Amino acid sequence: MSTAAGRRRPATIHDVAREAGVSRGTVSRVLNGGHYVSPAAKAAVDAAIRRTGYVVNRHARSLITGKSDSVAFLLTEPQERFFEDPNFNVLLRGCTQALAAQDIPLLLMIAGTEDERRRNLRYIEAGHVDGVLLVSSHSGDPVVDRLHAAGVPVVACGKPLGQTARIGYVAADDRGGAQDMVRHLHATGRRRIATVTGPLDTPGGVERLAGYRETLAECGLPYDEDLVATGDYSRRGGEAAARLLLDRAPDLDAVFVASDLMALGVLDTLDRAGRRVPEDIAVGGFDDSPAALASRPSLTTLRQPWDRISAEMVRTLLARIAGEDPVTVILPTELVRRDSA
Amino acid sequence: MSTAAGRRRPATIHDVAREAGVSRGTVSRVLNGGHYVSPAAKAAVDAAIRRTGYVVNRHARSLITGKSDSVAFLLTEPQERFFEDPNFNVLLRGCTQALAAQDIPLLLMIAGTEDERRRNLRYIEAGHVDGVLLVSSHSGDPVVDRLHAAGVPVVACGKPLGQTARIGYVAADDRGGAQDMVRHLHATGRRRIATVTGPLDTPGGVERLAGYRETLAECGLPYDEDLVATGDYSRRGGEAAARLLLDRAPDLDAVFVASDLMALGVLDTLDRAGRRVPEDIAVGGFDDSPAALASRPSLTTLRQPWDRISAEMVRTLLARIAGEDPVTVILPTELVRRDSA
DNA sequence: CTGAAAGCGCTTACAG
DNA sequence: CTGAAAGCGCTTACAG
Repeated sequence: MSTAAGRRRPATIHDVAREAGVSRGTVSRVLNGGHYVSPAAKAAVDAAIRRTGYVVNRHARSLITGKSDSVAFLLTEPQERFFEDPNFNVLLRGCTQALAAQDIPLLLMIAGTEDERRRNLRYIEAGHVDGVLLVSSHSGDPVVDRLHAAGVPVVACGKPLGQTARIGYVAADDRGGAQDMVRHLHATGRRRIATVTGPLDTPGGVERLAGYRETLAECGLPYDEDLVATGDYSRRGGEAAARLLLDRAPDLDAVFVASDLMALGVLDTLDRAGRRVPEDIAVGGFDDSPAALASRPSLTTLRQPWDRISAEMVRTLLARIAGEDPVTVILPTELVRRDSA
Repeated sequence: MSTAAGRRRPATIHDVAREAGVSRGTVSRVLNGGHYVSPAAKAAVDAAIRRTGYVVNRHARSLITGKSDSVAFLLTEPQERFFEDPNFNVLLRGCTQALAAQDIPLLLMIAGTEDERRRNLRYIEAGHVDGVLLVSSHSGDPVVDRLHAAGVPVVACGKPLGQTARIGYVAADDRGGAQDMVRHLHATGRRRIATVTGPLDTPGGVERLAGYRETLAECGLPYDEDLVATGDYSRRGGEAAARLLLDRAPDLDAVFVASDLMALGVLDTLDRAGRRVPEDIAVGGFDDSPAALASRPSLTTLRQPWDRISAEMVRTLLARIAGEDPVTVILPTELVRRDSA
C-alpha cells in the first residue's frame, strides 16, 4: 500500500465510484449508513473501498455537514492543580478512549491564561468542535456562560457552581460518600468526629460538608463548629487545619478529610503532635489517590469512579450533540478501607 | 454578538468581501499574510472582519490547502506508565500550550490496544493531521515505521530505539545526567557506587548505565558487575534490585537509581535492612518527580527539562512540517541536591 | 494590486 | 434504488 516515500495522493470518493461502477452519490450513501442502496451496489462499493484504501476526507465532509466530528476537552484555570491530580489523567484518558471508540478525536485545550482563554473560546465559538467536555473548578467561571450563549453543547465534570445557565454535568456522589465515611467512623466507635472541608466555593467542599453534617444528626451526634475546619485541597492546608482542630478540640477521635492530599497533611500534623493513627485518632480521606496507598498508615478513603465519570461525560455529550436535553448524572463512590480508619 | 439562543449562521468570506467592498480573493489574501494587497484594501477588510466577527472556516481552508492545521500527540502502549508519570503531564501541557500559541489544536491519541492503534494510524495516515508528536517507550515500535512510511512528519520524545527510519527526536541528556550524579557521589567520598538501571531496551536504561560506567572509569573506580542491577522503573522493581545489590555487595556506600520511583523502592529496602540514608548509603534518583520531594529523606536527583523538551518538540515538528530535515535535540539535565546524597 | 473563475472532496435534495 | 447537479467556504493561479 503505502510503500513509496512521501504521501501519495489519497483515493477520493470519485476513485471509489469509478472502481465500483456507480455514481459518487451512491458511494456517499454507502458511507453514510447504506440506506437506499441495493445490496449489489453496496457490495461493489465496499469492495472498491477496500481495493483503493479509501478513507473519507473529513474536511470535505465537515464543510458540507457543518459538523466537525471532533470534541474539545477544555480545562480552565487554575489547571496546575488538575495536572498534578492523578485523577485528572484517568479522566482525560477515559474521555479520549470513549471518544476514540466512536472515531471522534479529542482536542485538548488549556485555558490557563487570559490569552489562552480568548483563543480557545474563539476556536470553539467558531464552531470548530461539536461539543465541549468542560473541567472547571472555578465558581462562576465566565467560560460556562460564553459556551452556553454560543449554543455549544457542553457537559461539565462536577457540578458547575454559581451558574444560571442550565448545563449538563456528571459528578461523583460527594454527599453520599461523606455519609458513608462518617457512618463508618461512627460504627467503629468514634464519637468526636471532626472534618476538614474543601474550599466552600467548590462542589466537593459544600457537598461533603453537607453529608458530614447530615450523618452526624442521623447518628445522634451534635454538630460542633469547633470540629469543622476549612482547607484548600493542599497538603499544607491539611496540616494547618489539623493544627486548628487539635487546638480547638483536643479530644477529637476522628477526622473526615475532604481530600487525600489534605489528609496527608493531617497525618503529618497528628504525627508531630504525637497522636497515633488510627489508635488515638481515625483519619478518613476522599479520592483514593495513589498517595492514599503510599502513606503511612495507608488511608481509608472514598474512591471516585473516574472511569465511569469519563464514560458518562462522553455519552451524555454525544446525546446532547444529537439534540437531547442536558442531564445530570451522579455516580456512587466506594468506601475503601485501609489502615487509617 | 452571540446573544440569541442556539448558533447563528457564522459570517463567511463572502460577507466580509461585501462589507469591505472588495472581492473574496482579496479578503483571502489579507487572511493569508496580506501580500499583494493595497493598504487601503487591507484596512477595509480588517475593519469588515471586525464588524462581522468573521472567523475562518478551517474545514474549507483545509479542503483546498490539503493541510489540517492540527497535530496529533500520540501515546503508544504501554500508556499506563506514562499516565502515572507526573512528567507526562508537564510534557502534554507544554506541547498543548506551545501549539496553541500558533493556533494549532492538539489531538490527543492513545494507542493502548491493537484496535486503538489501528484506528489512530488510519486517521493519521489519511492525512487528518499535519504531524505527530510521538511518545513511545516501545523498542522497535511498528508505529514509528508506519508513520515514516506514510510520510507523516514525526518528532519523538526520547530516542526511538531499534528504528531504521531516521526520525527526529528530542531527549534529555541521560548520559550526561548520569555522569553528573556519579561525579557528585564520588566527590562526596563514595567509593563503592552501585546502580539500579532502567530496562535495557529503553534509552533511559541504556544511556544512564553508560554514563555511570564512563564516570566510574573517569574517577578511577573499577566497574564491578555485582554493583549493577536492572530494574523496571517500578517501585517494587527498585526494592528487589536493592535487595539483590545488598546481597551481592554488602559494602556498597552509594546507589545511583535510574528513576525516582525505583529510588523510593530502594529507600524502602535500605530502611528495612537498617541502613541509614545518607549516612551509610547515599541514594541518587533521576526525574525530580514530586515523590522526590515527598520522600524521607528527600531525594537528590536529576531534573529533566520537560518544559524545554515540549517546546523543542513542537518547534522541530513545525519545522519538519514546513519541509526541514529531521533533527536531534539533546537537552541538559540539572542535578538537584537534597538529603539523600 | 485586484477580480473572476476553477476546484478542493464531499453530501443531499431532486428527479427519475 | 440511483445519477446528475448544486453547493458547502475557502485558496490560488490566471488575466488584467
